[in-house]
Amino acid sequence: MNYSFKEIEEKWQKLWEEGQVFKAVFDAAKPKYYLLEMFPYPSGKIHMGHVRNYTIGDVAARYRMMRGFNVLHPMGFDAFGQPAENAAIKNKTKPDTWTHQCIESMETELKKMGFSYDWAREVSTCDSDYYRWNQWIFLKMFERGLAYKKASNVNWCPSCETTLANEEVVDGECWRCHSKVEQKDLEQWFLKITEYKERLLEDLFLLNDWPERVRAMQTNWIGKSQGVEIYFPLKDSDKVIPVFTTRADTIFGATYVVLAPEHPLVKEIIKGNPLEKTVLAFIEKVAKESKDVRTKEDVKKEGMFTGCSCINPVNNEVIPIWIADYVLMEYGTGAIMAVPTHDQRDFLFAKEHRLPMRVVIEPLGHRPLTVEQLTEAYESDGIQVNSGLFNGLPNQEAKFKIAQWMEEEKMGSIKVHWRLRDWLISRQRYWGTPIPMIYCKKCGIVPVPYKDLPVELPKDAPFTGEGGSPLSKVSEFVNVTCPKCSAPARRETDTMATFFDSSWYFLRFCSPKCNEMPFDAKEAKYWMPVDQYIGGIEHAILHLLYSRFFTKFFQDLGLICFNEPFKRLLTQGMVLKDGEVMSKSRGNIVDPDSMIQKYGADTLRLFILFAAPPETELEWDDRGLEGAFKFLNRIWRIQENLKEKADPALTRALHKAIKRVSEDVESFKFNTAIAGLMEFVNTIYQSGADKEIFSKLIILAAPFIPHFAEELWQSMGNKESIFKASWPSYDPQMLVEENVTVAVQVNGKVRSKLEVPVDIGDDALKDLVLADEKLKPWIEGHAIKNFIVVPRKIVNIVI
RNA sequence: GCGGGGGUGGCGGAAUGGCAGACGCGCUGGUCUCAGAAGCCAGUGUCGCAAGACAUGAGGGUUCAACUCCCUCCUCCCGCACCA
Repeated sequence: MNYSFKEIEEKWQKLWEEGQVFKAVFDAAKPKYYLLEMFPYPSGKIHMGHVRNYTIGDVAARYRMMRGFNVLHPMGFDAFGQPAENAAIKNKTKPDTWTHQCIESMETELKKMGFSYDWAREVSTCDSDYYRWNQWIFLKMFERGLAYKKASNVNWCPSCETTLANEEVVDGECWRCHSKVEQKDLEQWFLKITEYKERLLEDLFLLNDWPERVRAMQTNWIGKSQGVEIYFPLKDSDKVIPVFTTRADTIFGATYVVLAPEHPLVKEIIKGNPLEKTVLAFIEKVAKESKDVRTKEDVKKEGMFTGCSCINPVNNEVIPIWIADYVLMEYGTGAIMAVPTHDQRDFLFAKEHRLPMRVVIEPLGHRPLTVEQLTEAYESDGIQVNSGLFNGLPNQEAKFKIAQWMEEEKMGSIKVHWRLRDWLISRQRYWGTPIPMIYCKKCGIVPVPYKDLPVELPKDAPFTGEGGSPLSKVSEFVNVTCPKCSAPARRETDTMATFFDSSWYFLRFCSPKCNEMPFDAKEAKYWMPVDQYIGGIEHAILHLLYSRFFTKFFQDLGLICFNEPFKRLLTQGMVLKDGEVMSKSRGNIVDPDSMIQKYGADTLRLFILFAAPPETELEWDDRGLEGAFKFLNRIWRIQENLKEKADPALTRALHKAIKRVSEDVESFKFNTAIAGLMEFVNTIYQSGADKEIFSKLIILAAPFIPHFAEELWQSMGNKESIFKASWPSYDPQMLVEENVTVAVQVNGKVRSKLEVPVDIGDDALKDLVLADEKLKPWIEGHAIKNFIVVPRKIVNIVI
């Protein structure tokens, strides 16, 4: 007979809720533990990824609870965003209605998994109680010059009909819908994340408990590179072309300069020159090419001579100025010095267009190196040649010396270049936080006064699916009076990117009902930072970088006194089916709800925790799920046959299990923790357990299979929840065995095993080993060269 | 190209430099049963009747002893990238 999971799970979910077992209450006297999983977008249904993420978190939360911590384990919904608008257009409902329905059904599903959330702290970012603080934060940023409006060339998704942040463009495609991203010139709101670039980079070193991968990705994204900005004076003009390079050591080999076609200087310098028309035609042609085409590796690089020249400041050589499609305006200064001998791109381009070359670095083992010998650019280290004062120096040393020299001689200046750009947050969409700004003909851009917050999102905007923000069609929303001069004015109709919402929700959870501020400083001081954050790798840059930025901003406002929001980060692996990510389009989705129906939430949890370590990918396996179910029934049967007094030998096994499970749970090795539980169950299964041993067993199992454990706990006569019980500790004395098995090796190969007292002396052990019949054939007639004893483990005889 | 992480039975996966393959799935045999399912017991890396030999991507090295440390290489996954 299988245990009746359905009944048990429903019963405990109800009792936990009624008893407020997981309510988190501020208590400065108690050590806190803030466990957070990335909150979901309310799509309406949870998927296996959610189940895995939240189960991992739930185990850690329940374990800490039993360890006596005051645990904060909240849940909420990242509820603004485009799917709600799409659904609204399709189903002719309101985004608001659709979203709230989804939240409700998702809550129900999450509750069926038995997660230990403090539901009283639930927040939804689409509630004005929440998003008014987005507006508050935005205004604070505006006051400090960190939110600003700027006209620029921005990413535009034609299908989502909105602008996108750089972080939201992946391989030239919209991260959400995979449409090709276009470029548009628009005036948009930006957040000055670049103001924090140094701190965002430096503080990554503090995050020792983050996965190396995530730190590396953020480092890459911020993209700090040291170099020199070199000034190339134009011939016959007092203008200069600034060029950024990280390879100052190659400057003597710069034989031409290339500008990006859209570089503002180009039109200036070609004015009136015979090539003007052809150059303009080329610029126009390149302008039509997408960045994607221009930067494709296998496409031939196009370019042409501008008819103008400039001077290489280090040797006063007159060198030609070209323009080419592979030079991008976005990077550096939009101009490069070309060193064909030591840069492969320049090499190919120079060959193609028959441009001059000069070797300035020679490999140690191949000197001299001539241009004729080169079949490709020499990009490795070597010794400087043809480099004036710097001849004979190793190039790495020369790199610094040349940079310094150029700075002294005012030929350039040492500069740091950053890849990180400011964060574009305007979205031409409806379902988001209104940007609290007003445009007045007389006063210009006027922030909405704090007392007028929130700027409520009108619930009944017209939804046609046609382009343009629906908000601009709601005249009561758009038409306002200027807060400064009371003249008629217009509201901003763009909304904020939803990543704004999720950049500080972890702080809101500390005091979700706070009315005066985004969060209560005292509560935040107690609960924050998040001790353990868990979520998918897809947020390695976006959400995690933005949240770090916001945290530093709050620190600058004096609202908090820490600089990083998430102390530890765990990125859980994906759930696969047949080696592929579960997805609707592949049709390989396993619905969590149907698995709960069939086996119960505890079995689902157990399987998902046991099948792989949390960080690695997990291959879904129906039979594995059944195995987990079998294990639960096995424990159930032990309980049905409890004895008065169990074999005393089992106590040692119990203490070993306590040690193993505790250590493994502590370090998030849930798969081996469960393996340890299974081993223990196998040990006690035959001879039977008594009450003492069995209660310890179910306490150890409780974080993984909470309903099951709680039911058995209660059936043994306990009145309080098992999660109020304290986690057992082990007695190191109990782990010491009387006898141990020592493997005996001859020349590193196991030839025998001996059961010996644990505290046997080396000499006594040696005597025993030499008397062992099994070893005779191996050692007889050989001289023993060495006799190595590793106490309690191994003996190795070297002959 | 740069950065991060992998490669261990039929499968998921274990192993502070110390008995490779824990635990689970699957499989084989047995037991129970009128029969089946469930349960229970035993076995299960490869080759070999056995003794034993060989096995952690490949090849070297260090060591009494290497999945683990060092070197060379192959390969897979992820991120970034004509980044100047």
